[in-house]
Amino acid sequence: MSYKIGELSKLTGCNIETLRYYEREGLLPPPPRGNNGYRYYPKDSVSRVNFILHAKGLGFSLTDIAELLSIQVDKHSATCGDVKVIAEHKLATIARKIRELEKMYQALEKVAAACDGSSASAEHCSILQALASDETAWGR
Amino acid sequence: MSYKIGELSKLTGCNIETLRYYEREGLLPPPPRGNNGYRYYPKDSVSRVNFILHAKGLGFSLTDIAELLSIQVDKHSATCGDVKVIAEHKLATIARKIRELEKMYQALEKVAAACDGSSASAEHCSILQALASDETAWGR
DNA sequence: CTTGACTCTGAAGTTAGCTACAGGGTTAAT
DNA sequence: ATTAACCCTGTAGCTAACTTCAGAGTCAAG
Repeated sequence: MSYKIGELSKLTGCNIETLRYYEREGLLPPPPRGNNGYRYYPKDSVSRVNFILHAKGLGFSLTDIAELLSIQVDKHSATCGDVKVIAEHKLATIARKIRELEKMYQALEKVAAACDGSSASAEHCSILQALASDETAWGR
Repeated sequence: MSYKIGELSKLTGCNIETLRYYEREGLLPPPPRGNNGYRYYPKDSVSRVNFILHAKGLGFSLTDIAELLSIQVDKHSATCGDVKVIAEHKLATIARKIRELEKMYQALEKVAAACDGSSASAEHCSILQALASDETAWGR
């Protein structure tokens, strides 16, 4: 079984034109074509497209995403060391993003808390001030 | 003390033109001007700019960021409820991003591990396959 | 007091990432 | 066998987020 482009589009929420664009950009492997010239996508294309969409929302560029998707280890790979270098670099990037989001989360939580119950609070508070009161704040 | 635009640019790594652009777009409040017309930024502009740059790297649009920065609680605010609604919505977005990054991290860790020591491993592994073996994977 | 590095505004140009045609063939249900 | 809903390619257009440029004023070291 396989999906036509419109089906893949509906399953992923990704526009048809965008799917063809991703193929041109090398993010989606060119799927097999029928005699009619139609693209027939294997089922696992759904996860691949979803991965692309999620990664985009996390601030990765299409180039980054192509690199993430290119990371593969198999028994025939002669470039195991290279793969490991790339993977570890990406791991560090992801870890940094997680830490930054956690800082943002805590700061925003603090702002929201200032809003709670005690609206009599005389505190003036913004996400930036909440971050500033943290020794791990952004910038100086 | 205050910074001229070139100093702020160097301290943050943000291009001068981009700083003026952020001002036009309402992300940076218009700083006080000297008699010469120069912008003189207060010291805390550095954290504000850094916040913008970091948030951008985490997949927030400039519009999102403006909204994040607009979230403020103070004793004179008549819109405490509104602030709370926006803040909680952003908190949910951030929490979702953290979860997605953690999934990506674990999947990529798995790929990197397949590379370790036992290069005799017959496993073929990519970040997508590592995600697929997880019940919380992206897509189906 | 000049010269090189800085700043200003306003407008035009660029890049990434889509998105929308135009013009034509295919499929499937009535 | 018609017709609405698909699919194809190629090209052009769009938005967000910068970036560059032209033309002119300002500052600071020697």
